[in-house]
Amino acid sequence: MEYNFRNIEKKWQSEWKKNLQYKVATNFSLPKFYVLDMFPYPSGAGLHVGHPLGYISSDIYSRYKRLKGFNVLHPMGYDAFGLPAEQYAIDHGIHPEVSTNDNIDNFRKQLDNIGFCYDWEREVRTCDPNYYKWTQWIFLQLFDAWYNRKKNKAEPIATLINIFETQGVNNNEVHCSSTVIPFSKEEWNAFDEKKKMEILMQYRLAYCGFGEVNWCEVLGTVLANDEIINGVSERGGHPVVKRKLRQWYLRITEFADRLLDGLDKVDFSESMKEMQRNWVGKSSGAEIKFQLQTSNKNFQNNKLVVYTTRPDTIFGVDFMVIAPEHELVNKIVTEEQKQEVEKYCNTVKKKSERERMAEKKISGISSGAFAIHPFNCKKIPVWISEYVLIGYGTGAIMAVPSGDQRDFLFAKHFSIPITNIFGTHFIQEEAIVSNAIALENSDFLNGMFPKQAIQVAINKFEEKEIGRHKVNYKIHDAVFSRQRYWGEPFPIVWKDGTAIALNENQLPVLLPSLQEIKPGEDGEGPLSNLIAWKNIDSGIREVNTMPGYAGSSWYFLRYMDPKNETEFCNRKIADYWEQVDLYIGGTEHAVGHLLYSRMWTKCLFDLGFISFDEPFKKLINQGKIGGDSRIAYRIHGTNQFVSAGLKDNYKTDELHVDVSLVDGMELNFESFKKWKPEFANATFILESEKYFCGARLEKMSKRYFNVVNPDDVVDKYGADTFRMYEMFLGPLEQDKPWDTKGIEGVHRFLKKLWRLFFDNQKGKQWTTEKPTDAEWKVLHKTIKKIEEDTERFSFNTGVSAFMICVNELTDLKCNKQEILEKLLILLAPYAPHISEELWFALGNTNSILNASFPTWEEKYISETSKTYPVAINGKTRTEINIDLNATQQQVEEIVLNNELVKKWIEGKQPKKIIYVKNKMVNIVL
RNA sequence: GCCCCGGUGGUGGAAUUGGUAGACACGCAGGACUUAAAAUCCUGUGACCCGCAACGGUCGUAACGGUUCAACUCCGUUCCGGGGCACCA
Repeated sequence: MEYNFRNIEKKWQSEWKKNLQYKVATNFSLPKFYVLDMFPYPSGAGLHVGHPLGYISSDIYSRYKRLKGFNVLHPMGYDAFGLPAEQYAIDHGIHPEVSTNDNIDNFRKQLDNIGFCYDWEREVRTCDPNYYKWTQWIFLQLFDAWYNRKKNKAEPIATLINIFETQGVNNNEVHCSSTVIPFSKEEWNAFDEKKKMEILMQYRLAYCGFGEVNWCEVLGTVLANDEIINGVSERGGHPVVKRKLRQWYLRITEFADRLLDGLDKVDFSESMKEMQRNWVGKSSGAEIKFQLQTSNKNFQNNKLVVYTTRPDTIFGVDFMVIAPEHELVNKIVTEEQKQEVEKYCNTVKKKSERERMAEKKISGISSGAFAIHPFNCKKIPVWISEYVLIGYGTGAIMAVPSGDQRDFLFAKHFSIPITNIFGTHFIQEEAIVSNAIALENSDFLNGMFPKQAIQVAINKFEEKEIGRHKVNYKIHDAVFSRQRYWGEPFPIVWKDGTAIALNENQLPVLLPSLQEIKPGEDGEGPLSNLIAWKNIDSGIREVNTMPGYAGSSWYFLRYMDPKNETEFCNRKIADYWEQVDLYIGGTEHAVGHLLYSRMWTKCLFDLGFISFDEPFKKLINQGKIGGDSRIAYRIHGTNQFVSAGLKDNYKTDELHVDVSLVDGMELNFESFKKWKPEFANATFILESEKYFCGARLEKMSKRYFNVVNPDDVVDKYGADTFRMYEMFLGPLEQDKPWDTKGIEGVHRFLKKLWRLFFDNQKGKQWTTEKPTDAEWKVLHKTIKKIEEDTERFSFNTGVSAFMICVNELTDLKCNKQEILEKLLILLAPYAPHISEELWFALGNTNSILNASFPTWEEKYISETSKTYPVAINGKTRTEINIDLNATQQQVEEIVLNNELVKKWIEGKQPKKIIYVKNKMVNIVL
């Protein structure tokens, strides 16, 4: 009987499906474990071998936890709204819903092929009205909430209204929103409804406002900061410009500190935490007000407010720099400088985001105005330069050339005299950024180190009322609307310019079907073309849709209770499944998805809907699998190809060859000729009658013809081999190339395992004989190793432990049922199909999925003696078997009497003999 | 520029707490079985040196230096690769 993986895998996949083996019940009496994969965006390209890496590891872990007695939630779904489907619709005239569903079907087939244990009854699709009804519902909760800084939590807006009605607003610091002008309770009560709503809008966690947004003309929509890479759109690489537009926002800035603090409670990789910390970008310093002096007629005695993290360097200020977009530019620029300043500001504004970021040349222009130093009354020139960004801090800085490298270079470039506040440490060659150098030439700060001086300086500012301590963040409120069709509609209707939230019973607001998807007028989305849908009795519907991250910010909650029609998720059920214990996915979601879902979780927690405020307890980022491309060399200007070894003799062009046409490095040139018409008449210069390709590791991508489809691998070797091979490739979190060569080894291993049970000629091999000590030892050693490796996600060493086990059992000619049966349970998470087949062959009648993971016992593993490496002066010279209970003295005796040792110590007296039990012996001469 | 991760045979990688570097697998070489092939099995395989042989020696984990009886592992400096952040004041 041979190992016929095709039949076996098909058979068990349908059996498991038929018997609902993967159905998960919310069983409160069992300990729970929640394993989650980042759900995929169902792209038209389908899965390549890189995608399942994370899914396989989470699948193994889920199955392992189940064998360990946990009730394991391991669901899958689709992040199905998004730009590519809409773009595809525009290009090909196929409705996003149609292409999305096709793509999902295709994904599902590919996933099923690999034998995952997902409970598909819990599948969610973000584009399903039964799902996005609750996305809209959560949006309403955010709309109907504000951030209470005093209590440091989100609260229903009713509590804010209550504050307004009873106290009014006198201190914006406590109750958020810097733009609201203080009012008394009497004033509030006298405001009309529209005015009240306007004020409340400035507090809502989901709010509508005007602001500079990242507008992408080609995509016809705004983008969040995390959707822009190097100044162009993440999807498509299109240019992005700043534009002032009405948009919805999420007030994520209020959560900045909690998003930072929460990182200490979760188990994410250091680099992942670092990325999030960078994104939040918290810094501490001071805001300082400077008196201005200018001949400009528009000047209204405005003050210049700067933000600095080094207020201690106040006596080193030699000039000020404000951003070209700064509102003071026009008010302070002098007549003499006006023309030049305008010219400069215009050139800067014309540049795209990308060009400005790439700009490394120092540029700037003097405004002609001066600021007055608050302590020594020195006149400080005010400059305008693009190196100061309008979006950060106050858009203005105090420049300290002796203490900041950029300021230093700027001063040098424009020959601005530099004040030295670091004495002999500063030698006019570079700025002093160290915080271990005491200040000089700094009045009341002289002799102090920065840490102390910062505090003293801030106190002085506060005393003189010219500045204060200030914490700054890079993070901005997240744009939450898109001028697009394929997304969740907002449950908002506009009436007389006021946004009115729909009632819960009006949800879901269905996405209307649309014949042709095209942008509306004035940068509005396609929905604005649907006049009948837009205009309703109560007003005008919001025509924007929600961004891609809306649905993915809370999907992990919906899996817990996916069919609930009255709640987004039942509280009791959410209390049972709680946080995701293990989340596996790619690094590309480090700042976007993870920050948003962390924020949503905190909101839902604050508002009392769930009992935890961090969604993911542990996060693992699987590495990327790179493509191993094959290159052919065409002699320049001809249709003749030269084998890799000879290419240096010619002038050649490199062409990517489809990896399926190449065996190892050897090109099948007959198939190659048929591949594309232009190669039909190609000729070849061969080496030893073969054509060898070159190789290159790069991203797995269609355009390099290096994409390997898991379906093909599964077809050739089976899902079990595929699963184990992906794991065997290397550590989960590491990037690695896909190389099909090694897969044979894993496949051989499964065949070898099979032969422990069945002989090709003789058939059934196993016996019910009692195992020997040696056989028990092999088994228990393996149980221990597999348990340890699986627990620490070291699946590659786990696979090799199985190989060692099967090799040893083969050497021992062990076919004992007692041993083999236990081994199958260990293997079941890694290779479920073959394990189930052999499990039933042994006579079991209940699925191996419901077995219990065996426990290893010390007595089978423990040794009475060990073969110690014996080193002389640290170099291992021999091995001696010594009883484990031997004392230091006994060991010394044994070792010193050994012939080889005697030879090496040449009669010298050892200084010291180091003996570490169970490790080694070292003789120091 | 700053931060994080990494660098081990021809290849993927192992070494979990400082204790026999190179597990396991691929590849390669030789052999067995076979008329032959496939499949399977066995042996060898870091480099170098000595040798009839060895269960002989030297070197060896990017480079250099340090700590230690002992370093892939800890510390310092440098180089290289990958990722993130970035005129962020």
